Amino acid sequence: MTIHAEAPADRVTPTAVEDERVSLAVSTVIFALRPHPVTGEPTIWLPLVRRIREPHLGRWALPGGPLRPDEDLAASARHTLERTTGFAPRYLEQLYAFGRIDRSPDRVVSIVYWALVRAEEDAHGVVGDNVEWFVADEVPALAFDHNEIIEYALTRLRAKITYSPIAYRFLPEEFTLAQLREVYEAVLGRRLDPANFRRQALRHLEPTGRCLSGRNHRPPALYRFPAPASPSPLTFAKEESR
Amino acid sequence: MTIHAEAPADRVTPTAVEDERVSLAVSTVIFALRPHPVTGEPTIWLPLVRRIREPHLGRWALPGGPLRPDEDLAASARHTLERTTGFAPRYLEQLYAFGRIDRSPDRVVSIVYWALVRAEEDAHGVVGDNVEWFVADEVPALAFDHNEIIEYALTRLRAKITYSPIAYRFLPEEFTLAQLREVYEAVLGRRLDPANFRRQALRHLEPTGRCLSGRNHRPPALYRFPAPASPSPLTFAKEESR
DNA sequence: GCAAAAGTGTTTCAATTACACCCATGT
DNA sequence: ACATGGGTGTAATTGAAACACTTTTGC
Repeated sequence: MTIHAEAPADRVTPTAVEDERVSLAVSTVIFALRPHPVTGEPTIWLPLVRRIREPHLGRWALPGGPLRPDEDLAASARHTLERTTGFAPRYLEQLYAFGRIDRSPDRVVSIVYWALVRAEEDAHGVVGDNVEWFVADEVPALAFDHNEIIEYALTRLRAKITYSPIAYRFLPEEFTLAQLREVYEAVLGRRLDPANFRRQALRHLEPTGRCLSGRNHRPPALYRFPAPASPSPLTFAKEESR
Repeated sequence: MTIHAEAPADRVTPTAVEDERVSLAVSTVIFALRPHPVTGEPTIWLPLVRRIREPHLGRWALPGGPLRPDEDLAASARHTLERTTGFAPRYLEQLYAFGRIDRSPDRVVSIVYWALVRAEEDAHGVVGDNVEWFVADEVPALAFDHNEIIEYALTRLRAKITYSPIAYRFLPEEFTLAQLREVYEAVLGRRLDPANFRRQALRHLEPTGRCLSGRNHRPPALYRFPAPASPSPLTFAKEESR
């Protein structure tokens, strides 16, 4: 109990569930970009795990688990990420704490993080029997309120990408402007003007000097996102750094 | 335990603090606008409560308390708000879940809300021996990480007011444009051009027809913020409605 | 040469900013 | 009358959007 200064008698002794404590879990919505199975266009994917116990046994759910007493919140999210994708997050931020009383038979508050990872091929290797990747807006009916949570995470991703340079975290170290634009188009769900996009994007990128040849058109230049000079120029949204 | 699908043996049995559970508290940063004690200009204030037990006995802290198993997160925040200011919140939103391992001697995760209330005179009445209002950027050294939390809440308030119409929640039902502008000036900490502010603000306001006389200049018109037609046009940030 | 995408230039439009100016009221 | 803020008008600036056009590669 942290900050309880006043405790009127009528609030100390609740109805019935007296000795029952509230338990705390940490889950993570992990986003990656991969080609859509039918259209082939870059699409948002996420990994889900199959529940191996009640409640909701057998249904798909967000990866996560109970918070260990010796573990920070973000560290917990990082671990589920490692378990599920085998990668360290390229971006990790707290999403929201979900605590509705009726979201689970027992009383569980879930602190949910969202993460961006690269869609390397290796990621496939980690997928076991109980982990499977889904296209983000084609997920089945999930356990608990996890559909809601994913909806909200997508909202946040789409909002954040418009004002914060996180798109490059889906991509390899060096990338073309077309690749970066495809990330934006996949997330926002609409086409962007290549000319205008280029001008805006270049304000935040630095050229590597190299370029990508081999396709049947003019070879595009490769860029990288410069590491920020100060530890965090504007810690606006409490991003968890590595 | 909600969504634990995989539990490798090395993670089930932690180091030492095995049976120790993590406990959960809900705290609220409550903002109101009042004249600054020396300059008299509108300023952000917030109420703090004095701790009546260890740890940090005697220090000021955010109002809050342990989460009851039969209570939703926002409901818990609403109660501390009622206890502390005697008012229902005019605005309530989840801020962040703070869970650093070292933030308290025992392991506590605090889910923090932030709220806006009107600075009615009545609010003074509720202030007991253990509750006191402080100017937001003149708070003393607080218990736990509560100084940090308040800093972050202020950041969020200042950011949010620039893109979301929450300023009017500091004000009575009907208000003048000058009052509304003073809210923005107090929160943002800089003067705004009255002419330009008016044009922008009018896009979201509706006139009441009445105006405010009695001052030694042209009487300003009174406006109100129209109730949104749909339940929530853009539930962008999971605002908790009443 | 042709297709396809990279990359440049230009025009239009909307929103913000700065600031000059008039209006209505109490003293 | 005049001080004080309420309220209107307007020109300058900025950035986003639309789109025509040139460049460079593979075939």
